Amino acid sequence: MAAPSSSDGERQRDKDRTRADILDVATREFADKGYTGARVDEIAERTSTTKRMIYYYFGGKEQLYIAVLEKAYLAIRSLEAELDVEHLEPEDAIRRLAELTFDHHEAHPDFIRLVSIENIHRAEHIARSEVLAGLANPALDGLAQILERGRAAGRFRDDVDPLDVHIVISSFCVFRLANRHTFAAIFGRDMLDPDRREHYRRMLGDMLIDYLTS
Amino acid sequence: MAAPSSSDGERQRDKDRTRADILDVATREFADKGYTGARVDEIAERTSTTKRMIYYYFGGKEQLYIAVLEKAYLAIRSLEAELDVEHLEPEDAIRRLAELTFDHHEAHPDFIRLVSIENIHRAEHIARSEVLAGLANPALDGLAQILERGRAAGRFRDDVDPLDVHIVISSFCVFRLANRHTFAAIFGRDMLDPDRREHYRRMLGDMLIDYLTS
DNA sequence: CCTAATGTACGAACTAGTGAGTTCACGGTA
DNA sequence: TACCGTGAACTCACTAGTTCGTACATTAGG
Repeated sequence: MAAPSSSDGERQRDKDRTRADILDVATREFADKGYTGARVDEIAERTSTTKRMIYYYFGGKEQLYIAVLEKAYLAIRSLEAELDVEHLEPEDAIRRLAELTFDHHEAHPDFIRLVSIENIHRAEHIARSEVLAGLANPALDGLAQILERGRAAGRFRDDVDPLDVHIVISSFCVFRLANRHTFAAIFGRDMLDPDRREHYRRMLGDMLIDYLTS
Repeated sequence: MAAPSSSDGERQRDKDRTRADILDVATREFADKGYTGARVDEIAERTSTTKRMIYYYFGGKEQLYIAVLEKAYLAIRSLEAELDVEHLEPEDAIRRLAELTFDHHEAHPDFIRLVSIENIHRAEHIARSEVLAGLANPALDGLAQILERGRAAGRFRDDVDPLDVHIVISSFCVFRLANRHTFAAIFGRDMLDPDRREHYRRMLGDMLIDYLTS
């Protein structure tokens, strides 16, 4: 069903498999070394195929990088889309949303690195991608509803919009990963230390609730 | 007093001036393109001297980059050292500290970019720098005192340490600059829009106080 | 005139990208 | 069923252009 030409899963010539293989290796290489630091030859070598195939399927280094970005962003978006907090009290819903971001970022350091790298390049590649340029965030609608319910119940302040809350959540969760190394080098504390994980996870939720209900 | 060999300011051969010139140009180039993306020839060209001098004074690309990092970090540290909040109420002192960081980061986007870049490289260059490896943060001591005063007065919660507060402040202020481009590309909002600046500045202070006094 | 400082030209290694040819699966056809 | 044409998938070797770093010559200043 899935495979185009029946048989088993070890075909020698398999368009989808080759593309996916390249994309996987490229994701790691770009996240590891940055766009400029990544080497096409290096990607090719770690692939089960050759450099020529990268150009055959993706066109070039930049298009490959954009494909990597697209896959990474679409993955997190589909995960957010599964968020279901309508049955929760506004406070709990906010906490759940924050924890989802907290957990996801911690589980996907490569995504965070790609975002950092893309910001160094002033998001020029995202702008060049048709699929990413205007990609809406499904979690944002859910967040808007939560805030609305909280406000309606007279429990949440009314001068905060969904994007502001998103900034607070993201900034905390992203910083913990993105700036982990300089922070550890300067302050000697590993923000990803498992012993402090719960502290930070609860701290973010507390902070949001304290602010929203003040 | 300042100039080592009296005379006027336009000597042909001036060790300090040449070094400072190179360092300035290099800071912009590295912050702009990243370590791997930066080009030694490009730096040399924008300097009033030649590439040979870069190698003569700094030794190589990496050492030049480390020198850039050292200068950038020392600059912010000396600024933090000027912070004087002992005469303020704990709440106001926290706000003042947060606003200092908020303002400084906004005024020094190159520093934020260098930090992002250095994190992509897992802080390996900071680790290699003797001056940066164990650089203490003077603002942290001040922050510890503020928290202590707040706790003593029974107004601040007691399960937060100075570094935690620093993380909250930094994450918000850094995110606003570091992730400005992908955020704008995806959500269509410029976090540096002057019209929203005061909102965010106050929001950070409110958030900290609400959390600390909850 | 001696040394620190500076300019010029060059080279070895690397790097993205390509030209040209090969293999394989498959459907039509004699 | 044996053969063949076809195009997609793939391999290999190569090139044009960079990029860091340096050997060597030169100049300014004390």
